[in-house]
Amino acid sequence: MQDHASEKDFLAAYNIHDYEVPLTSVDMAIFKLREQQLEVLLVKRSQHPAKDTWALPGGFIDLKKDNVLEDTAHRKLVEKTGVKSPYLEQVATFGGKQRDPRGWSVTVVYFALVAHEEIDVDPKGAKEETRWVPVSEALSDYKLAFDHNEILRLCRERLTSKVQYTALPIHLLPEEFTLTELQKVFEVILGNEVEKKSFRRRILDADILEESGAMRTGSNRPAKLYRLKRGVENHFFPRTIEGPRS
Amino acid sequence: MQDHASEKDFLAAYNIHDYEVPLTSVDMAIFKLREQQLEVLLVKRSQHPAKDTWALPGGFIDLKKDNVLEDTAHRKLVEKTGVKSPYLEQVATFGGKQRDPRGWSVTVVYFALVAHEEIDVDPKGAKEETRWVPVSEALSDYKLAFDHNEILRLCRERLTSKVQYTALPIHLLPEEFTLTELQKVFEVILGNEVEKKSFRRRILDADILEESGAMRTGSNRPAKLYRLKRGVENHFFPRTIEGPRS
DNA sequence: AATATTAGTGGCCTAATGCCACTAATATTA
DNA sequence: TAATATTAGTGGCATTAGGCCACTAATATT
Repeated sequence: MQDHASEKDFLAAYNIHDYEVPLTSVDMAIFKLREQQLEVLLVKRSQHPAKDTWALPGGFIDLKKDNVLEDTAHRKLVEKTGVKSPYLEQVATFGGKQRDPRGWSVTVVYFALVAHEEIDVDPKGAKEETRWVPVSEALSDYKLAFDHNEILRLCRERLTSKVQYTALPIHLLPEEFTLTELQKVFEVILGNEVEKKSFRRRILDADILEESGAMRTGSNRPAKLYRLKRGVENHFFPRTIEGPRS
Repeated sequence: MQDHASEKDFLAAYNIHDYEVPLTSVDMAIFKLREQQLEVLLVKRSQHPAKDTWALPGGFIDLKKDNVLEDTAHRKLVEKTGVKSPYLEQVATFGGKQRDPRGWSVTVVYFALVAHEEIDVDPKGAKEETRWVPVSEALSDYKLAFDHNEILRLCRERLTSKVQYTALPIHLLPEEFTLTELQKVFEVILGNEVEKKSFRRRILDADILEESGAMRTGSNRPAKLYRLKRGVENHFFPRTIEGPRS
């Protein structure tokens, strides 16, 4: 390409295919909680490369439909789960010469938290075989496509790390939940027990929940139901959860 | 493209230019400290688009030279500053239809911390006009190219946020430094004063520094010089710095 | 020798959390 | 109907990292 006098001329003559560019995609770890286990959604690849192997859901940016990167992630998420208002967070971007046999590739990684109860078991966009797998199992027993094991490991790490000082796990529960239910979620992700009183104080003092008014009943004392206060997306605590002192 | 029997066939027939892909690049905020101010490196663009306007340094991935994304960032950093062992951290990835007039574009953003003393004022790779600008000034007085104001704002935010609970600012100092010097760096980035005793306890108890043996002398009591312990890249404190209680 | 200046410490206060035993409310069971 | 089991929820003291501030220490300068 030669020099151009104005930006207008430059853009008119510009053709992206004159340059070597990497292949850029979006991948995501979609987490949910089921029976006291953290599970992640895997997809069996129906196309080459890595055909027939399990992978994290993802795909290419649709240059027409997607206005910003997050749209791509959101689109994929809805395709796979049908969840309308997920928690979505960008984790990191992986890029390199070796990670995809097609050549230099870049993938922007998101993680999503969805409530088990809000998942559409057969969403519209479902074309490939999918499967929910406990995260530890996905990491130890599955040889995922490309560098997806590494990517998943980082997503899990980011999640556990943020659980130490934020109220993220709320997004793994349906709109209304009891404090004990929330505590259980923290315990599952952290992998250790949490002291009841400390936990309740921590959450309640943060002033991010409101009572829904209803109660959860069972074969014992009923529990208050809470929901996230309007406008509270996420909360950062001044200290990390400390766990048992022993 | 049609169906292929094997991955080998698939790859042989694969051509990235059959698809519409975004333009992918790397941009970075390189921070240093000078005269009690946090400064960022800006580059005057010598090429279209946005020719002659100030921007964060960055560029395209060199599919031949760069093996992974971080290589691109590292290459750019050395080109601009000549610093050999910077602190480099991926911040986020921006992507969208509108941010670059050439079309859908993605940029992976890094921030780097370098010691003022270790900067090569005229590094080999220097081709464009560059300038160190106080960050607040860059954000308020400069209309940077593309969405670089927004990017810089996020980098600054990430930096200040991490200073609350990590020992990051160490990387803005040369190898040996006094505790008071380090405290000053924290104060500059946080924008408020830090209590001396609390600060020293926090840093020293973290067990990440070792005495170099030497002292910094001046017209008053000499101060011990410290350096980062080998193998300590970064440290996370269990609590955030609290600042004045008033 | 006195003074100014910055380095570094002792010791008490505060706040968020850990810990654990207690009370409360419900369904179930005898 | 009363006792029991079970889970919800609280009271209150201990612990720990950090805030606060006054003190001592070591040097160059006056």
